[in-house]
Parts: sequence; structure tokens; C-alpha cells
Amino acid sequence: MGSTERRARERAEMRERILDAARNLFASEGYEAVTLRKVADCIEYCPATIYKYFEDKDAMVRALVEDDIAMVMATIQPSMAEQTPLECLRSFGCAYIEMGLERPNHYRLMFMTPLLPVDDPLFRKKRADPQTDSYGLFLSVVQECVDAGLFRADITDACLVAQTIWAGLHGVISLHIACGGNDTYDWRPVRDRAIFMHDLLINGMLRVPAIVLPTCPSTRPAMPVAASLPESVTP
Amino acid sequence: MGSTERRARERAEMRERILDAARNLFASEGYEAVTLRKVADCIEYCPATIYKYFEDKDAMVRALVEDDIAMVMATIQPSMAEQTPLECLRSFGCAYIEMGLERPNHYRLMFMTPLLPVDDPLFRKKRADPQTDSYGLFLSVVQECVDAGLFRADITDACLVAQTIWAGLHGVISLHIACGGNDTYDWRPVRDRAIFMHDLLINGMLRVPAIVLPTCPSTRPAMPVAASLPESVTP
DNA sequence: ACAACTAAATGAACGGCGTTCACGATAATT
DNA sequence: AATTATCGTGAACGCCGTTCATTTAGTTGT
Repeated sequence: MGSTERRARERAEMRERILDAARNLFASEGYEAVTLRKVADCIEYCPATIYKYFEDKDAMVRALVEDDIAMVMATIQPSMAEQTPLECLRSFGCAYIEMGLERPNHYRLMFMTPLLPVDDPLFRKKRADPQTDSYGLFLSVVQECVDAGLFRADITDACLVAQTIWAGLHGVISLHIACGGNDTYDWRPVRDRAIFMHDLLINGMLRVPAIVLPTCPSTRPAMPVAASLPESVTP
Repeated sequence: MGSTERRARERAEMRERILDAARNLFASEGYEAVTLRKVADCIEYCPATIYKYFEDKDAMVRALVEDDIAMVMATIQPSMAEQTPLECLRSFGCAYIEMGLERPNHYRLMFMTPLLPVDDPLFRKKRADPQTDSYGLFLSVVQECVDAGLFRADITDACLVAQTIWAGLHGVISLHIACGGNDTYDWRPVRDRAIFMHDLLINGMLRVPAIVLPTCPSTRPAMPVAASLPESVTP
């Protein structure tokens, strides 16, 4: 008796040790740098052992990334209650920008890498990622703005609005991650571009374009996340 | 005599045969599916031979992708002369959207994949890609719009404008490539979103928001490109 | 025409990767 | 104490990109 609980706990702890070892490699050096042999070395087990805890390498890394991102996005939820819908909209965007810029390797795996070939039979199965929750929350914020009559008369599709704001911020972030090191483009500061994009999109859709609120300070405190460290991006 | 020219020609032909074999694999199945052994099989040479023509796999695939994209972007250049700056701006965006949607694997490698870790010593060396030319052309079009006084008084930085329009379109395209298969998001049609984004950004910056011009038809003829075929995206 | 030289192409190997599986070791249950 | 389930392992498999000494083919010089 009781021992089955202990077993389960030990199993969960082992799982976490694997994830922590993988996280250190992934966060600082990216997906390719995460090697089952390296992770195994790190926790002093043999590579095959990892397969007792994860289906394969991809499942392991994705578990890690989804955990981390869900944790980051969860930190902004509390402030939602005490803000107007429009403030929520802006806060959400700013949080998303910082998340992408601070954790480029996480961002890359989640939003810049197709999970599977579109025709793959496993395709349906793997589509239950928790990131959906964040999107759902964002969508509901947009819907509130629509319901409050904040947008132009011809803009009633909250889904289209949400997807467009998402795409705009994603464009700035992902282009920065992929091409930000190419100095032939003479990039403007990435946070300036992100804010410019954000305001352009929101003001372009508002019925009464608002004065830009003092959100999104360029120097914003880093958001807490497990084992948060500076990341560099790898090819 | 003359034989050195023939040698050079034969060398170039061999190079093209390698690129063509690689292109077929890459366009339909993505980067990971391009294997030096498969390419070598395809052209009936041994894998090591490829190294006489390309530094490594990455150089081979990038050569192929850059060729193809440069060819696509070159097709829009002729129409530039007979259009107003604003029309050029829109045409450019539309061409870019179609290029990304029709050749997702090309797009992914060029704009969604960091070339090298940012600190890498080889970093500087590899930064002479021809895509820069397209960006330069686009930038000059934006500059024309600025000079013509089309934009708001506070929008004078052509570079910021170009990078923002690019990022907006890139956001729609890349999010479609990476997450377009995830139907939990209830995506609106990708071309609708791209046009919505395009108009929102341009109109948001114009001094006098324009009526939307009849560009960007949803059913646009495919642009010609070497060995153009439908692509699927792989993880 | 033959030898000397140069460039092209190769087979075999290296080290690394994700993954599998039959087999011991260990702990829990009966 | 015997049985059963779980955990962990070593060794292998088949792939990958890449290297290199060696062989082959073709050009050049005499």
C-alpha cells in the first residue's frame, strides 16, 4: 500500500530530471543540440532509459517546451481581471512579444516548426497542445473588444482579428529570430518594430484610434520561468 | 585550347544535375528529406562526389533555394516600371505572399530558419545572399512612396516601413506554414488573412487611406519557376 | 606516341544520431 | 519463498554528413 504512490512520485521525479537536463541543452543551444545520449549522460543513465519515460525525442522536447510556455503565459492571466478589454489586448501582445524574444529556441519550436507533414496519419493525434488555451484566452479578449463595440463596423470576426494580431507580432518575432543576425537588412530595434506593428494593427481596426497607451516599455522586467537563461539560436 | 571552357561547362552541367536532383527531393519533402546519398543515387554518382561541387549539404540546398527564389522575385521586376509607387508596393506584397504559399519549403529554409548561431565565426562570411537584392528593391519602392508624400507625416523611415510590411506578410505566411495544419485554431482562409494584413498595414500608414485596389486575386496564376511542383511541409 | 601531370570519381571508413530489443537486476505482490 | 511486474542496460541496427587515400580518366608537354 502507499508504495504505488511512491512509485508514481519517483517516476514523476525521474521524468523531471530528464526534462531539466534536456531543458538546459535546449534553452541555450536549441533543438539539434539536445541529444538523447547527452541527456542520458547528464543524468547518468543510459540513452535507452529515456524511452521508458517519453515516446521519442520529439515528445520529450515538446513536453518541455509546452510546459515552459504554458507557465509563461499563465503569469499574465491574473492581470486580466483588473483591466479593460483594450488594455487586456495590449498586455497580451506585449507579453507575447517578450516571451518570443526572451526564449527564441522555445518560440522557434512552437511556432516556426511544422509538427508533421500535413498528410501524416499521426497528424490528428498530436494536436492537443496546451498552447491552444492561451490562444483561447486571447480570442475571448478580442471577442470582448468586439462586443464592446470598440472596432470598426466592418470588423466583426473576432477570429480574424485575433489571427491577424497574432500573425503581425509573430512576423516581427520570427523574422527577428530567423534573420535578425543578418545585418545587411539594417534592422530597426526589434522592440520598436514590434510596438509599431502592434499599434498599427490595433489602431487600424479600432473605431476610434486610441492614443498609444504607456504599455510595452522597451526595458521590461524578464518574466519568471523555470530555468530561464539567455538563449542563442542555432540553425 | 577551348577545352578549359568545355571543362567549365561540363562542371556547371554536373552542378545543375546535382541541384535538380536535390530540388525534386527538397521541393516535395523538405530539407530533412534531402540526403546526399539519395541525391547521389539519383544522378548515379557516389555521395563523396557531391563534395567536389559543394562545400557541404547546406551549401548545396541553399544554392538551390536562393536560385529559385531569386528567379521568382525577378519575374515581378518588369512590371515595376509601369506602375505607380503605391501599386508597386501592393504588387510586391502580393508576389511575396504567393511565393511563400506556393513554395513553403523554400520559404521555410530562407525565412524561418536561422543560418547559424549568432556568435559563429562563419557568421559574417555567409551573409551575401541574393535575397538581399529583393529586399533592396522593395526598400526603394517604399522610399519612393515616402518621397511622394503618400505616408503620414510621422512616418518617414522607409526602412521601418519596409521591415514592418515584410514582417506582417511574413507573419501570415510563416504561421500558416508552421501551424496551418492545426485545426484547433479555426483559421480563416490564409489569403484572406494576408490581404487583410496587407491593407491594414498600408492603410494605417498612408496619409489618405486608399480604396483597396483590385490586386491580389484569390485565384492568381502560379508563378513560373524551375521545376515548380506542389510542396508539402515536413517537420 | 608516350610519359607526366591534373582533375574527377570512388569505396571504405569514421563518428554521431535516434531507436529497438532481448536480457539481467531490482523491487512488489502473492 | 516463489512469482510477477517494473526498471535499467549493453549492444546492436540503420541512417546520416563527412573525410581521405586511392584509382580512373582525360589533358598536356615533349
